[in-house]
Amino acid sequence: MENRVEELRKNLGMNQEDFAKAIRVSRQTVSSIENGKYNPSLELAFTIADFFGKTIEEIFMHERRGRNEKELSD
Amino acid sequence: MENRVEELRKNLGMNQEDFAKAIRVSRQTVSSIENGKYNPSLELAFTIADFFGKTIEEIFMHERRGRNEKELSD
DNA sequence: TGAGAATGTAAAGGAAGCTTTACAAAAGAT
DNA sequence: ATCTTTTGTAAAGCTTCCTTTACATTCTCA
Repeated sequence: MENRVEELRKNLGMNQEDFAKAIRVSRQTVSSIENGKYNPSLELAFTIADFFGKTIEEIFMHERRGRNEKELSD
Repeated sequence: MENRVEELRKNLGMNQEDFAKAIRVSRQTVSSIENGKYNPSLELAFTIADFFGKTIEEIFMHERRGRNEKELSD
C-alpha cells in the first residue's frame, strides 16, 4: 500500500527522528513505513492521520481488490 | 478502539460467517474485531470499509490522544 | 423443549508490526 | 574534500494480528 507520509512530513520541514518522537514510535518504524516495508497498524495510521490533520484515506492508498484482474480466480 | 462492524453487518442481514467469507478472513477474526479483542490491520480496515462503502473513520472510532488528560505527562 | 443456526472462546502456530542497538550510506553545508 | 545530519538497513526479540481446529454457549423458532 502506498502512502504520502514522507511527502507530508517534509512539507512540515521535519526529519524522521522528530516526526517519530511526535507520533511516539521509533525512527526505524517511520523509515519502514515511508519506504513501504510494512503498513502501520490501524492505531498508528490514526495517530499519523491526526498528526497531519488528515483522514487515513488521504494519506494511505489502498489497492482496490481487482474484481476484473486475472488473479483472484475463486 | 470501538467500531461499528457488528451494527453495519446486521444492517445487511449477514451473519459472521458470510461476512467473513466476503472479506476473506476467518469467522473468528470477525468475532474478535466485533468484540474488541483486537484491532484489524490497516489493510483489513480498508477492506471492511470498502465492503460497507464507508470510510475507515466512519467505522472505527479512534480514541483521541488526550492532551488534556491526567495521563501522558511528558 | 429440543434441534439447528449463530456466536463466543480457547489453544497453538505463523505472519506482520514495532522495538532497541548498531552500523553503513546518502545528502547538505561549508 | 570533509564534517554533520539525515536516512537506510540488519538482527534479535516481543507483541499483535490472523489462522485452523475444536468445543461451549446463546438464539431462534417450529
